[in-house]
Amino acid sequence: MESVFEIIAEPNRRAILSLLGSSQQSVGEIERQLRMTQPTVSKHLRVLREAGFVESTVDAQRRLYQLKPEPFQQMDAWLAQFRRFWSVHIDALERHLDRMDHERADRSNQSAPTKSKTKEKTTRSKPRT
Amino acid sequence: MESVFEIIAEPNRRAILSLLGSSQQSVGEIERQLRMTQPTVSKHLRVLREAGFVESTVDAQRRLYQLKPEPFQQMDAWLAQFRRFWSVHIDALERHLDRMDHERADRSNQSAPTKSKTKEKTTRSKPRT
DNA sequence: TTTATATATGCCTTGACAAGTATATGCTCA
DNA sequence: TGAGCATATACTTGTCAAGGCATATATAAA
Repeated sequence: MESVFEIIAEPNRRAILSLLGSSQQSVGEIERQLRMTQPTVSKHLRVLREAGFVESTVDAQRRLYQLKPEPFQQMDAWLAQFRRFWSVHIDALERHLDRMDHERADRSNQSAPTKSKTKEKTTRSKPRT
Repeated sequence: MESVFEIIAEPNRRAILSLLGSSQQSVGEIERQLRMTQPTVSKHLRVLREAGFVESTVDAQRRLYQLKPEPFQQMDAWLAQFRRFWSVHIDALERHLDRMDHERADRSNQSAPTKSKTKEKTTRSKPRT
């Protein structure tokens, strides 16, 4: 269980991640919303935490879990090598990017100075062989 | 073993996919390049085929395997819900788009997951704060 | 203190799956 | 036809991880 891919292979973990995607949650909240037993939730959270998918902050007796970006970036990077296979959807991707430009970037988490500028119209050459 | 995520959890399968990413290959070619036994390759290919990641065409006694896009799209779609967490990464994505437009000519990827190279260039509008 | 609440962890069982070995199927050519 | 190559499948075994249950730890409240 080292790779990010093995981590997200587990459906319950994906559910937890999706849940945390909307906002941070305590263990108990996850437990109730996903209807899993508390030890199960805690164990999955441990795996996710050790893999860098989430981090927790202490709030009295509770622990609030929230997402961390790095592993997602990793997955995206791996996926990138195959992107040319669904060129049809490049446009969708592009639309997504534009949307991100307009839509906010609510947390300026990472450092990395983003210099950017809207690109406007990709002209792609040929699909695939 | 139903979800695409479980399929790619296996390192050898990811290696096969990466290999097929460069061009279609026969079972024997995969076997030699990845140094796996023939039954192992065949079994993984069966899993990949049944999950829609690859398809095969017959060439005499050989079977040539090549990628199919749908499962990758699925993964990308799932990943999309988390994209706002690494807005920093937009540039890399954009670079990728540009690269696709230019068409590529490089290959040479191994079994190991690709590490994201953070070069810089690109121009795209900056996220507002 | 004691009790209640929230979360983590340890042990155990069970099931899934990957790989090895052997064998079957299928195609080509002499 | 048979021999040889290419690929698929069957069967077995070992490993590992997910979940259940019990319990430990930690904080809060009474």
